[in-house]
Amino acid sequence: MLEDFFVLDFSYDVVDNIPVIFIWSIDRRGNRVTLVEKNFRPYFYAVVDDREDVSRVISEIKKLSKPSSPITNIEIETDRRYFGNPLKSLKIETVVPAYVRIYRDEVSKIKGVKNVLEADIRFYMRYSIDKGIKPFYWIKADVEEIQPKEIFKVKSEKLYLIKDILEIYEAEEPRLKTMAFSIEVYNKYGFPNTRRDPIIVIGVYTENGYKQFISSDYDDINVIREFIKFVNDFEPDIIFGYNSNSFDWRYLVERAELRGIKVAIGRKVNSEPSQGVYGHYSVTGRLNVDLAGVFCSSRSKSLIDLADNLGVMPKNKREILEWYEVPRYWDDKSKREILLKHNLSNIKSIYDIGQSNLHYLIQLVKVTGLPLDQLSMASSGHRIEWLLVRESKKYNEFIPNREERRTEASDEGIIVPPVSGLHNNVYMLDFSTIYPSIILKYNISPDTLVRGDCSDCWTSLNGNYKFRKDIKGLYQNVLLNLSAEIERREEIIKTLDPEKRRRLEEELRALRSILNSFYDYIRWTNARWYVKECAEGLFEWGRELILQILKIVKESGFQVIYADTDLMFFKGENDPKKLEEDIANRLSLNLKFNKFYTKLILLEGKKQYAALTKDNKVDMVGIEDYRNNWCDLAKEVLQNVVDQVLRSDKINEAVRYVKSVIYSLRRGEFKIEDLVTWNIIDKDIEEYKFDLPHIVAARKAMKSGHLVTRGSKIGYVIVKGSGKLSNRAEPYFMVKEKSKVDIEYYIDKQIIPSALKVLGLFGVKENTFKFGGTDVLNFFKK
DNA sequence: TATGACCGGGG
DNA sequence: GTGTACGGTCATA
Repeated sequence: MLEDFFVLDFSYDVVDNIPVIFIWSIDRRGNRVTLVEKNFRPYFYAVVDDREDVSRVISEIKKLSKPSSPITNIEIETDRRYFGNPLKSLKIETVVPAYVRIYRDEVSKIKGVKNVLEADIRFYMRYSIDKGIKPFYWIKADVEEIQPKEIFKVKSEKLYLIKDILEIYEAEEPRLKTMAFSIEVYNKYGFPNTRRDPIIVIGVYTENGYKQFISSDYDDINVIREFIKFVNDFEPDIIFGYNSNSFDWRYLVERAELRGIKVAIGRKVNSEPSQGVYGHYSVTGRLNVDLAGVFCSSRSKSLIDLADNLGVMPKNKREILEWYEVPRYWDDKSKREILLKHNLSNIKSIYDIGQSNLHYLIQLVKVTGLPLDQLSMASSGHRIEWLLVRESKKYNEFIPNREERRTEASDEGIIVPPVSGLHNNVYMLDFSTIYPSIILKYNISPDTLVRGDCSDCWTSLNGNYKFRKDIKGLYQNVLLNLSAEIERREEIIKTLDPEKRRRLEEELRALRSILNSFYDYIRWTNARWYVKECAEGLFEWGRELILQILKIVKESGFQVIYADTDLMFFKGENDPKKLEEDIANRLSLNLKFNKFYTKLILLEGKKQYAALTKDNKVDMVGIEDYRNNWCDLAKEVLQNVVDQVLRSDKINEAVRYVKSVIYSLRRGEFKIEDLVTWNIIDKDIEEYKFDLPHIVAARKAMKSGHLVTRGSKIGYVIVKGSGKLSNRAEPYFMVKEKSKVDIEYYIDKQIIPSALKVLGLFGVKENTFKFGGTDVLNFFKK
């Protein structure tokens, strides 16, 4: 019978030595159903040297065949290309996906085999690519209902065997059931350890509001059971979390295991969340989305900051508990209400962030073809790579292997070095939008690159880089498709009332983010399609264009205070609209000044700045990275110094603030928890050869009978005394008197350096804080 | 100067 | 699961 299905996700199992692909779907009536494909087989390619006797290579490959997964077919292929060049290859098919790796290694050792390709594409992705099925698309298929066998047992009502796929099309998606969750853990001895610390609350948030499962004091077995039951009853398609891939799921599964229960929440009977690619957890048949991966892929952000930035939940409207207050608010039953409010703030903001970005995520999935759970953890480079994988299929291009390439140190980038210091009324120009047009104009692509002579090529100024004119490159095709999708939506959006625009705006945001991060892919050295000349050519042309823009900006009376390959800052009193027009007229470039900052602190390094937006929000870039191994107080000092300089403009006030922090420390007015440094014990403790501070602290904790295991995260403070610093590290919870803490260490090594990161730009010196010097005042007299 | 170990955010 | 992120900084040789 013919039916339509909306595709959510794929997975596979090996049943009776045969691979079976599951397509987790929703039918036209909104039922969750599962499609089963039994006729697809794994394969890979061996590239054969032209001078070799192919039949000999084939017979040698045949000899490798093993009964547990025989080599079922070998075909000679001559029309497939590798970086644009035709290659002779053998397509080698087997039965069990895991044997692809085994055969790949053996085949690559055969004489005459130059290379082995496409052996590292996950089986169900291979299926989805070959059949052209993308998640969040609809398929029309000829299917036959089958009864669930033991191994096929799924919780959905119906199971269909695929006989034929007739059509794959885009249409309105069914209503997706979404849910957010977050767990709270009793963390009396620092970062929670699954062997010791119970889960005390699990909060879930859905369209029906919230529910909290609360432990009976210190036993979490029923909390976990109630959560499992809730998920199975609610049957979410999407589960949102925040850092759930690195914390919540692992903690839940491990706690459950300790108590002998399974977190069986997948759509397949008895399936637990399990770790998959890109460090994500997969829940069979459901899309597990870690929003931290979506919004903070390179720079980490707290949920509080993210929700505030996205306008989902302002900081002052939420309940905030510091991590060390959690056990106190649990032990004291009269305070538990506040702990629950804290959890509610978390799950509500996770849910709202997810909901308000659902179409953004759906669009990213539709473009890249990555299932949502994987997409949420994949970097922008990986997203583009999967788009290319699908696109290359259309052109008979091989998917290149992943290769480890060392990033070469380069002086690439800086065009105008940063004029460090404080600036007023600054425009920012994001150059990421100029690169797609350069790639298109010069047809830059791995398959159009010409290394020798070329009579009909786009050639860079210095003649180093040449790209063919006669064919359309892979990249050009991809970018043209993306641009067309963008333009189509831009046309429609004009005709809609504001409230109906939201969905299209989200889709546009997704499409533009892919388009504008394409240049980042080209220079990503570990990319499958990385070609040095493409990266260098692009940035040579880019640099040329940026220099032209720079010239116009300067001629228009603006001062450029920083420019590199990604962005430019400039300031001045003249009319920016006029400048936009000038650039448009003279360079045929439609550039928008993305941001206007009323205040900008520019540091000396590459892409390091803090700025105040028109609506009085602080943007910090490249500065927070400094927080590795810094205590909370040092981070807070940096944040406050930036805030004061930006908002009040008065360096002296920021200096006074830092001094007040130092005085408070010396007077003993501080919390030990604010001075804690955190480190993970990644090895068995005996394996450490050196006395690193966190290892010494861990040994002390163990000696006092505290649980420390591989993977534990140790929080320590430095106490007074003599000798090596590491020997003065103590687990923070073992330091009972504040007077024991070596305050001068924190002042010298954490607070002052943190403050000087920014204040140093204004002539403030270490001595200013140490001896109350007057060099700041002198600086301003100049 | 190169190499390897470690970090984030979650509590 | 045809697997094990990323991009950066710091310590040590």
